[in-house]
Amino acid sequence: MASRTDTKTRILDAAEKLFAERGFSETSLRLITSKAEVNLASVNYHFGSKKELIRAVLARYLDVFMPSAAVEIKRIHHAPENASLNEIFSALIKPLLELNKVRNGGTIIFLQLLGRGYIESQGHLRWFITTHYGEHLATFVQAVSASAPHIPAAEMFWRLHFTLGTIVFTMASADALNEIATADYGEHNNIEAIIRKVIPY
Amino acid sequence: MASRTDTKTRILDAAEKLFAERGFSETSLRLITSKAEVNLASVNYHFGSKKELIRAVLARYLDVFMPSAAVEIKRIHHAPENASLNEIFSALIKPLLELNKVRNGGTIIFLQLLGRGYIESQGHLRWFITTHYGEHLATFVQAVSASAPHIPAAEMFWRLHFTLGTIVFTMASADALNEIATADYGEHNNIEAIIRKVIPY
DNA sequence: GATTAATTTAAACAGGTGTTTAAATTAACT
DNA sequence: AGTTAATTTAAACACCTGTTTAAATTAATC
Repeated sequence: MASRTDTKTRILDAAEKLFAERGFSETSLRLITSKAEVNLASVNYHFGSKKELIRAVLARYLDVFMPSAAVEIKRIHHAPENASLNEIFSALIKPLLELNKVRNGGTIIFLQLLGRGYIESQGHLRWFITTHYGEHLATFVQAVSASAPHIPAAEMFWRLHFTLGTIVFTMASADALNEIATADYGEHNNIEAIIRKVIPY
Repeated sequence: MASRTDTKTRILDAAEKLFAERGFSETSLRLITSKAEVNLASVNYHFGSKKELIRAVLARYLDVFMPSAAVEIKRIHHAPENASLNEIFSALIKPLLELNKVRNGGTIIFLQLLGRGYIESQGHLRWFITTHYGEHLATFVQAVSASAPHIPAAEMFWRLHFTLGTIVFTMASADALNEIATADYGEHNNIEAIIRKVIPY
């Protein structure tokens, strides 16, 4: 049993790192298994297919983030009856940073993975998220629409998209960013600083 | 000679459409040539390789956009000696919209292509752009840094990245967007409205 | 019209992809 | 210890990728 979960997590650890920095379809199973030092066929043995591996990689984070985010949103939504959009998004920071306990740099990896999934619009991912975490997503959507009932749905839709897109894009392109940024100034990626820098939008 | 340029533009037209909506590496030459109704080998005959085809697709727009953008920036930069960042970005709108004359929906296609190139960080594209349009890029960078000399370079770097990232991301994911948006409200993509909506940032 | 050059075509190439198979190995259980 | 189940392994599968080749076709030139 020790070896079973061992190779399984070895695959997940190697896969999430490569998925985050190169995207899903740009990452081959052979690259994953060689980095994880496991046999190629073990991916299909433990996960069934590459798509299911992708979902398993995201599930490790979503299982932690989604319930925690829902709790935070319900909390601020109950106390001040109508929370501002800013408060809602700020409430997501804590659950996001908690992902660093799951793994070193877990927050940024999770956001990068989300960005990749957002860009490489694979239908199976959206389906997976909405069917498995739809309940928690609903509380978020509800809080947002309640926070500003005077703003037309279309306008709110675009704002949400820009906000989410900016965050997720920034994270997804973080690697290419650092490549340029290190030439400009020596500072490395201060994750929390980045997040707090984007929130004001 | 009629057939030569004909198949060449047939390939370019089919390629740019597919590249914009599925990304570069997700679009196979076989898909391009079948949509263009030309032979598979004609891509390598006319362009040499897939990478050179990608560059040729972007060059059709960059050759129009870059000089026009440089002219606009120089114009506002000369009259009011130090233009604001807002003015600089607003100056790019006209050159962007002029791309619609090149092709129907040319503006959004160009931005989508830029976004794809930004995300699929292929080194050859950055090299191609900086070596072929470095002169025009320099005037843009110069105008931006002159517009706000009090802002530290690092801060400016992040702001530029967020701005560019948001625009480019929005365009790159425009297809996935419309898929969701049409369910919410019937309106279609009003390109100029979208651009003007992002500029304020 | 004959000759040369430019283009198109079908076929094959070499390499990479996810997935499957069946045998070998390891672990678990009675 | 013996037997069954779980896992690992190497090899092959079928398919897709960009690219090349050499022959067939079309266009241009003398």
